[in-house]
Amino acid sequence: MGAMNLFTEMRGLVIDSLNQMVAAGDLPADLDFAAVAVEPPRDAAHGDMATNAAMVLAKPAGKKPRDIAQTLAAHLQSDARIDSVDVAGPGFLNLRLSASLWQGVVANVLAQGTGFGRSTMGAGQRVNVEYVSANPTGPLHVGHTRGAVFGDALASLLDFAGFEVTREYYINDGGAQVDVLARSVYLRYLEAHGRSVEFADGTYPGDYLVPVGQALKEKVGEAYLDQPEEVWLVEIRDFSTDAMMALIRADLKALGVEMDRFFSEKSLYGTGLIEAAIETLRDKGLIYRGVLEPPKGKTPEDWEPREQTLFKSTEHGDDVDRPIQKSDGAWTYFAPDIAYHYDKVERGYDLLIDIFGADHGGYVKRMKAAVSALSGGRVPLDIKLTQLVKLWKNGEPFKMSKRAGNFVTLRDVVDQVGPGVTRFHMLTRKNDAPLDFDFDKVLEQSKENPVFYVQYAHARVQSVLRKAADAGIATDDATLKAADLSLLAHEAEQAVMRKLAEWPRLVEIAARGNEPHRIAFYLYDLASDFHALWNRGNDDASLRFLQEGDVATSQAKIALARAVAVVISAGLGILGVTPAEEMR
RNA sequence: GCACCCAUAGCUCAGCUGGAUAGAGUGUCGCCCUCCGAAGGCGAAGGUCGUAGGUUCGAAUCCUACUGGGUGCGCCA
Repeated sequence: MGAMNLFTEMRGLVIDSLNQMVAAGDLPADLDFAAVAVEPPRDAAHGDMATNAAMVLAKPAGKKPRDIAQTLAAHLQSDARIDSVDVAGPGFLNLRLSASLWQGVVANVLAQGTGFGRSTMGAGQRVNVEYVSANPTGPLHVGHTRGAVFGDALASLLDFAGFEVTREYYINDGGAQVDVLARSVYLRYLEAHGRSVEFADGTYPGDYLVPVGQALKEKVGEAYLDQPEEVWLVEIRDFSTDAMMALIRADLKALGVEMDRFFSEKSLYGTGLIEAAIETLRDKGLIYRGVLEPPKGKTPEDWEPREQTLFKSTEHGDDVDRPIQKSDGAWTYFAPDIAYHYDKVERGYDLLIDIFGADHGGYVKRMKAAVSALSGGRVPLDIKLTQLVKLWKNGEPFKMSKRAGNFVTLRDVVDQVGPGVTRFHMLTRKNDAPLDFDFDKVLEQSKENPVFYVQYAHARVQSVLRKAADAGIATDDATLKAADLSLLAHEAEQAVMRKLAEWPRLVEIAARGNEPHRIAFYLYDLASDFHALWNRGNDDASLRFLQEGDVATSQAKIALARAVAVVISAGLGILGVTPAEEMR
């Protein structure tokens, strides 16, 4: 069957040839071939694949690039998989592969199904992806939605690339904001008892707390009426955060996100875990008492120098040391975060990934410093920031929400356009680029809408399969795989096969950079090539997938279409989007 | 003041951890189709990749300095 990834297979051939050249004395021994790459050429006219081997080896080998290229070309030429080799430009080798190799890709896809393209690059490595981690004080809004989609797709991508992935949500239920939540719910509780209340600044006025107040009334009756805060705060806080987490879990479920683990900040308190994490840092000489300088150019009005317990994060790349205890001795928010990440390190992950909103960018260096210090540099932490989402509707900015008051919720979005459209569109930009989300455009049925265009390609394949079944043609994968794929000789068909062959390579590139948006762009390109082939069928009937009276040719062409659908399904699966059977 | 992110076609954006003549959609212009193989097709024009240096055989990509935009900057999370 051969390697799944044609590019790595061809790179292997190039390396073998280079080794033969070493053995023959054409190249010096002990050359490092790491920089040798086999890639798709920018221009298809150059061939199927190109290698830079001659250029990167010229200097270390002390030879001219074109001389190396000529000898290497002769070696490659003798391999049956290579149709032709030519030397171009400063020393590129352009390879043209035999048609059977591309046709084999189709058979490969059909044999492996949506497992085609799975990589082993992450084999044996455990990665923890932490995302969303919204405060448990209300429903998720659009910003959270982007983080949720990005984190979830990234987790799936890493899984596809062979990593063992944990999806995790850190619940900030230990800070002052959950006290505010409790007081807000208390007001709704009073309201449920017919009292008239006012929502002062520093409370959460959103309607979503009305049912929580009602539920609290049903649970405790009149017990908290006219009682001081000391009586009810702790209990209402627990009750309310539980209610909010139930709400958030339901929001995530509506989007199709399912976490492996929810980690409570509160669970760190009173257990010695924070103290243990800080002690670990203290043992490394990274904890001290000191006074921070005020930030230059932006001195707070009420600045007073105060002695605090500080983490020497500057020793691990941060700009200033960071306080872990307030002047009254209580932990800052950073301390439990350190403990939480310490816990992740102790759980033995090989790689940690955090997804933050862009407004938390200032937090990146200190978090990386903490993980670097806690793990002794063993565990890398990659932090991805998701930029703002700007909503549009009817051609103008949209920011109203029925339930939450001043922000648009995840539910507002998912209820209107569906989880699939939401997820795909959220990945049509790099994570660190701002994103426009237009409620009208994401539902538009045209080429300029990537969601539609990709789904349409999949639906067209399904349509072909249905029609083939009507015509009595067998289209199960086992039959298609055995079809005579040498009948797929047309350039437009070859183009689709070449694109399919890029899938395993693209998965690794996307996984290496933690960049799931590349999947979305690839799917658009693949769909585009498929649509182009389909359109050719309008003018040239011999390019249609169903050839009346010619079962063998039909099955070969259907095999290609089916392979496209399989790869689209695999890609959409990573993005968390269900492929469409038809476009109605 | 400092740190981080960003700057690519008129517009919205890709650009595969340094490769060849920098791509797509949209818009503009020209031709074709009005067919359920349907929600258009083909082609053209359009770029000093923010500016100026540097590293390299080779830079949109890496380094430095600027310009312009966003985010953040002790006892909020």
